[in-house]
Amino acid sequence: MPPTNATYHHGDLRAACLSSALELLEKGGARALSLRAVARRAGVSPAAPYRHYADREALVSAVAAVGYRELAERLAAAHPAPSTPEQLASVGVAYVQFALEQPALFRMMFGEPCDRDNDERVAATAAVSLYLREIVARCFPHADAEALAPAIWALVHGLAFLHLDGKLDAPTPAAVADRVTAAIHGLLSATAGD
Amino acid sequence: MPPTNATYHHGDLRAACLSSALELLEKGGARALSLRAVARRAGVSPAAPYRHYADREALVSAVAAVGYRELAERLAAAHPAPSTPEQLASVGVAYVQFALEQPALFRMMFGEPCDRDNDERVAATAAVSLYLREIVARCFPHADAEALAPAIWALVHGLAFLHLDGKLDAPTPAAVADRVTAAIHGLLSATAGD
DNA sequence: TGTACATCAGTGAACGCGCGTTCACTGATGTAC
DNA sequence: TGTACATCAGTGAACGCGCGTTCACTGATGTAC
Repeated sequence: MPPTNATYHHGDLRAACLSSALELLEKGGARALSLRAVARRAGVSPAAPYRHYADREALVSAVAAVGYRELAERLAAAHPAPSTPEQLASVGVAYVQFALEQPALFRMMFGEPCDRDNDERVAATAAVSLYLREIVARCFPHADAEALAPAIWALVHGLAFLHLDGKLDAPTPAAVADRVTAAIHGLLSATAGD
Repeated sequence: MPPTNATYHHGDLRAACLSSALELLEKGGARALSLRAVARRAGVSPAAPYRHYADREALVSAVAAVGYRELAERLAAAHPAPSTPEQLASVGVAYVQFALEQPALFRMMFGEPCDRDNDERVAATAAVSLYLREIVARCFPHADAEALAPAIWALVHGLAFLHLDGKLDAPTPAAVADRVTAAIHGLLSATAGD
């Protein structure tokens, strides 16, 4: 079913809505993400998206789920199976870079209240959480991963938000990477010897 | 100048707008914070707030600045001059509690792009940042506070956001406090011996 | 102490806007016979 | 292979809404003389 271009039927409006939404988000922030704007950008009437999304909230949740999946891919791409603090730090850098490259998406995923009833979204969150716990357990086999994983997640998550808001004064992406690496190593070096 | 109640002139509409805004924020989230709603809640015509705020953005920045000041007070109240990791952790707990008690305000302060040109807001942020650096330097005199302070801020900030989003599964405020304390101690205990 | 007047903080009506959502509809698609 | 028909994904007009902001205005306040 490739899009047949000049047809009455769109072909894959569901997916087109999603990518339009992501574009709008990065161009104009959360405020720019309206169902009407999505329809407009997909070249379709205002009512068309309602064939695929029950309401605005449903679209937002779908967008957030895409974000979680993208984030998971980025982390895996940074290092498929980190087992040293250095490798863990590189995953942390990837996390922060994702936030800086897609700020509006990241804020939408974490910066506003989310719909707990959306299964897709809940599952995507859980996947990220699980992944982090796994790699922490691999990097620090002697530590209590149950306790350490959330702490490391929080550290990286906090670095992402603070850099996003310009609170940590790192002007270039490279500087951000240095700062993130330093922060992770600084707090972890001792734990590694544990 | 106490409010003279049934007057044409309000008395202190500027402050009334601020507190109305804070109430709206906690009741209905960022979406509920409109100039018109603020005017309504202050019992005043839609145009009245424009005497005190140039536009919506100006009000939002003022609200955020109030948030920063409140946060600073909360941290100071937790411990006026922490000098041990335990005391530092209690400040961290206060930070997270502030976020959980005023979620919409916290998200507004950190969860959406902010106006860098608002002096009041910039100053308030800088104050929080400076305060954190000070107490980190006091708790870890032998460590490089320049490097450690941002890391600790990020850790606490990340804990706040993740708990806010229910990603860390701590059902009660007490459980949150325990988790936060454990996370901070877990990552810091080694640094303390440094 | 009393009065004229400038200043200032409000009013309330109006503007144009974009939004979410519903509705009866229509054109394309594909399936049953 | 051809045709009738059900299904489905769109259309486009309309609804009511709340918003930010402007405008000419008016009533209260306080100051100069």
